Amino acid sequence: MDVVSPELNSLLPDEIMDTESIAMEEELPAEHLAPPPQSESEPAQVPMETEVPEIVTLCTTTTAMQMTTTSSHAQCSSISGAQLLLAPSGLVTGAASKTTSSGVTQSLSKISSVTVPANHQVIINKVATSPGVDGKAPGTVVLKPEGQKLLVAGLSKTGQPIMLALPQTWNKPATTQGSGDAKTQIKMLTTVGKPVIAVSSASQLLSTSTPLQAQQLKTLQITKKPPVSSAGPMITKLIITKALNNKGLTNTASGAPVVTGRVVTQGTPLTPPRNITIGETTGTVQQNTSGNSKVAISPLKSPGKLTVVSVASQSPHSPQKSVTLPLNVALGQQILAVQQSAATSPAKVGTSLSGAQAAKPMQGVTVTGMGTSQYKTIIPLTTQPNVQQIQVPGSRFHYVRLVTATTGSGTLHTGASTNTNSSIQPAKSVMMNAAVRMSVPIVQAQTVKQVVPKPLTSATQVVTTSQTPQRLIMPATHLPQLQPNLTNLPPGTVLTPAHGSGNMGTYAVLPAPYVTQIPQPTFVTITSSSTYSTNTAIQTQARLSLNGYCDCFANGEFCSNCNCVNCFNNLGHESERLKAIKACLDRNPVAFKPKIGKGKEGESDRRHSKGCNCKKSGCLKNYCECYEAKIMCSSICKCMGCKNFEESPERKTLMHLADAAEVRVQQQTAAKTKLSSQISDLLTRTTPAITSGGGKLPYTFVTKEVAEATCDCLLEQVEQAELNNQTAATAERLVLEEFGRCLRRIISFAGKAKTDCTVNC
DNA sequence: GAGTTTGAAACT
DNA sequence: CAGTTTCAAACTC
Repeated sequence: MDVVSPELNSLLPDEIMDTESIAMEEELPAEHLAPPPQSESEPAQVPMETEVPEIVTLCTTTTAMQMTTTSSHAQCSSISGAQLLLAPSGLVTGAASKTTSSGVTQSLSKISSVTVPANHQVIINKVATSPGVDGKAPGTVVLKPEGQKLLVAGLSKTGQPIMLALPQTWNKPATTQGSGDAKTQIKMLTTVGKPVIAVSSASQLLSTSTPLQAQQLKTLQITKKPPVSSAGPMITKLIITKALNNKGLTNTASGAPVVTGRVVTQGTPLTPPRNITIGETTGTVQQNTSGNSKVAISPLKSPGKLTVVSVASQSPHSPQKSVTLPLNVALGQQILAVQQSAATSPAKVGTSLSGAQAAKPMQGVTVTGMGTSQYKTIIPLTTQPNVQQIQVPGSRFHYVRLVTATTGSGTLHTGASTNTNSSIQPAKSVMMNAAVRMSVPIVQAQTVKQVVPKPLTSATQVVTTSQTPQRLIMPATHLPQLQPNLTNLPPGTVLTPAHGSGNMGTYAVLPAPYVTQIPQPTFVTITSSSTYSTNTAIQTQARLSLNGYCDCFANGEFCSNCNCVNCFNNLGHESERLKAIKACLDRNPVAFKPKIGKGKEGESDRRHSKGCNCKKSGCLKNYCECYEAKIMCSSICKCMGCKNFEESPERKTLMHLADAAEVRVQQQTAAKTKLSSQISDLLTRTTPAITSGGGKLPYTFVTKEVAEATCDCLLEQVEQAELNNQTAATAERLVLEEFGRCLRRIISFAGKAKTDCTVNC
């Protein structure tokens, strides 16, 4: 089953890595709020990390500032609960001092000049070296964050400066919840008539709005849009899964993690998406020490392929990100962000929100990335717990995972069902609600893969098979380093808490057709990755197909119908596969990037990223990757005796020959098409109109055999014309002449037959 | 289709 | 980083 309609797959870029996503440039409704971005510096631009749209809502208030605790998030590091503070410049000092962050005041005071953002858009550039107006975005202000303090300044239409600060210490435990607060809403109030700023890291709009807030609500969208990105439709792909153990869906009263987010409806009239922030707390674990999984998902050039890879990696010292990403509103996607806690720490989540929304069983985890904007957010829908959304920044693809519960213990989340057959129904409903475009029906997942990150003695990974023809593809992008906890959790993995009690939710990725590689009905028990590390035999086997020689692996795909022997590039060996991916990336960080990319200025548009190294082929055979890609060798090529350059006579000769061959093929095709049409036209004449001597012929003479013989004669003329290097017009004339001769012979034989028939009959 | 050639990637 | 090995695709017959 293809999970993506052909028209969507047609949108897949040829360049594997050149993914695009949509920046939320239009003003969003005031009620849509998103967590603020982090201010840590980003690594080098990775195509998959193209965009992280971030939305901040500004509104006009009076002079008061309020802080409202929306959820508890004790596990978060200093940034998981990072909040964005917006304040008019005139109130910066006083307002910031009212917050709990002294850094805000200090940071804000360092902004000396502010350019008026006429469109009220402020771009937070994490790597900007100097404040200034972005030439490509007039009216925007790019300010350099200091450390993790994110400062954005701008002027409102009324001339009132707007200051944004992202202090590092905003995630102080909330006083309203016992477990601490990582999502504190701060409402900045200004004087009447001045811009009102309301910022919430929890993507929530304060319900305690003052009357003045309602008067002048303005939305400020902070968008980080890389120059390479271009707008494009967000594509939603489906991941259908079935979770064996749905402890993550169990009730929250027993200590299971709960979803603490709430739905914030966006104001898009047609397909209003929801933005749900879900948090799970652990209370004590710092994320930057436990290793957050990062999932790189990238669409590949192959249509119909789904890329879902969970990998983890961050540098230990990298600041954590926790951002709820707005997706394309046009598709009505539901947006959720789940903040991941330490895998081993069950926790409860406290919230000040309404209980119906606050205490939701958690089904997914957020695998947030540190040190890079590349991460995946697996989103459990609060209304449909068996639907998860995976957000991939920088990707136009929006993954929706359908998880069916099979053996859920305890009380399932509302809408979920222990019945396997029925559990998928809510997912369908949600998909319809989410306006996910699909061209294929959703079938129930038959595969469940569960990975329990427990000690080896007690934990197993159970893999069953599925015939759902989804195709899982590994990342074609830079993958971060694997982390110890979630590193070895492959796509299609159902995560459960380390100790089985408070689980962090489960998520699963339904295998692609590759699961057919796993014998059915087979339950493959896989121990944790550490087991593989000691199993040299398996490792040796894994090398056979994960050594990078396999094109499937090199292209970031699972092996399918290739000739791999002892293939480990499948869902049955995801641990090894992920290790191999990591190894490849360690050797070559751009191993999964397309080799053909854009060249420098002044060079051709396309060039080989590394350059070829040909020695004998002269770069004029398909051995040469440049020639194979139909591009000329560039200055970075290290080839010897290269003839693949612009003025090369050999290359020109080859090009001419290739063109001639192509023309010849086209002519042959056209001739065959024309003949087929003519013959078909003749054959459709049921009654022979051919006459001999004025009388009707006794029966049809243009039989199938006659037609085939005629075609052979005509094709012979075409071949002769080609051999004689005659022009197409000449060939056509010869064909027509031959056709005339054939017709005369047919008529002649028909007349004879009539005469014979008259005599004999 | 078998054997050879070739160059990329892995390996040392 | 350079030389060698391994591998699979391209190519030839």
